[in-house]
Amino acid sequence: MNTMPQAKHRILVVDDETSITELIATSLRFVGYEVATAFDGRTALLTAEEFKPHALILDVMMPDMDGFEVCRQLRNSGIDAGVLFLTARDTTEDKVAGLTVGGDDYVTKPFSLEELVARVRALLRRTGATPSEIDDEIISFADLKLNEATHEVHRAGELIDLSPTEFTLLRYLLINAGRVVSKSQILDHVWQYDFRGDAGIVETYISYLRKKIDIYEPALIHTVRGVGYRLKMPN
Amino acid sequence: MNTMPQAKHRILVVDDETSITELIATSLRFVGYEVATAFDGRTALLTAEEFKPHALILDVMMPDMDGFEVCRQLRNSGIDAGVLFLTARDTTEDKVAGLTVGGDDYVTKPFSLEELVARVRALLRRTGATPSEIDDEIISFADLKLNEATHEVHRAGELIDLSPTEFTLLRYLLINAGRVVSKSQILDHVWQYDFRGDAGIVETYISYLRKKIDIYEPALIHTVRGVGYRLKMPN
DNA sequence: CCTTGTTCTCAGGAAATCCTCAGAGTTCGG
DNA sequence: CCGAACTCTGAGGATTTCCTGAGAACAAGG
Repeated sequence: MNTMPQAKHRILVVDDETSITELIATSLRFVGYEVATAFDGRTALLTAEEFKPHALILDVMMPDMDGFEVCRQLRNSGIDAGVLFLTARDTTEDKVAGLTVGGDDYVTKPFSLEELVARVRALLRRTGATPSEIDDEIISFADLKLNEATHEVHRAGELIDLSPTEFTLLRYLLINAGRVVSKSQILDHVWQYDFRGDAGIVETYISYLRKKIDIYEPALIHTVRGVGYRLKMPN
Repeated sequence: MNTMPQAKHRILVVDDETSITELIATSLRFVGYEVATAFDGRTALLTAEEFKPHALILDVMMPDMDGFEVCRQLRNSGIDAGVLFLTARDTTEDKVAGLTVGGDDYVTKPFSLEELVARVRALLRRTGATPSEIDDEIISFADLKLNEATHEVHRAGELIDLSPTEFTLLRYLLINAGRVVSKSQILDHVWQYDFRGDAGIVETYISYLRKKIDIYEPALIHTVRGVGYRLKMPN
């Protein structure tokens, strides 16, 4: 992985479904964070006490205490880490409204890992917990620029309009620029974790992307037959 | 073998077909790993307890407990080794979903030993269990370079386009650079273990390779009549 | 409710790859 | 110098993989 030497931020993941905490935890560890997990509000508070996380990922729907309540108690204890809430798709708007005021954010389940990781990075950036300011919000490769903050993509100076999935896919390719990524890797990172289709859809989206960003010369998206895809400059 | 002094990593291989575990185990031992085997989930967990493997190879289809369950229980026991899953070609997509997120990976049966070993190496690299960081993802010999991450091959600075089989064959020759490898060895390592053709195909692929990499001077692929092939520099 | 954009499935066709086969070339022992 | 065994390589058909367009399903916003 080329995920640049990331500052060792500590993140506490709280959800009552262990399959979710596991998924998130391994994914975050993989990109270089230090992770602890908890499965309910009470243990979350206890763990936070000594783990001293820089950010939390909190499910809002938990048996003993909802995520907001956990958050409130945390803040009372003087812990002011940024929080990323996990909400069900049908959570009423007014519940999440007002969340983003303090730099906090929320992601609806089911989510894609790329999306989640990107949000965590953004959160750490906003809450000022990021020491190395080198990693800013623009990822670029050749004459291709992707801005995470504005969600804009430029190629050769031209603004390019991408759908959400196209954007996430491109970001994943950019993060792994040069390296070959397989279709299942792409599926696992870019698509929502509950997606139950075959990897053929990746081909379709690669095709969409090419029609938007590789109409310019030179083509940057290359297929490696039998293996996957990769971003690369011609020689 | 010249396979550079490989760190003595421990690998646990789990499959209910002993012919498979045997095949994999001998192959891994040959390249320098320490291997233990188990034929079902329960014994796998027990063995892992004291063998403390750096990586596991787990069949997903086993009588008592599927590979995912074994993996889950392992993680619960605090053992966080990387896992390489073995799946049948027709394993439903949703079963394999999510495997590649945590650095874990999977290969479909039937596989070629070269492919499997390459994946194990990559897995150990990713999960950070590799002490000597010197071994990166490039294997080279003379002016020939093969990059596993980008799947690129260069000779004399020129990029060379290889098909998957050609790539795997060249990698096998490179790993055994200097030493003679027989056609049946090549067949056993590079082709899928269920391949039922004769060794003549190796000649065909050697021919393909020569036309791509030995159009440069000096020729590196040498035939050792009656024995096999060997990569070598002229004297 | 309608429009628009997005997501996803599917299937035909194109292209790369795989493998077999056979004839030509090469080496070696006698 | 001959024949047998071994090797090389080209041709071509079978198979696999990939690309892309068309359209159904779905969601969001007016």
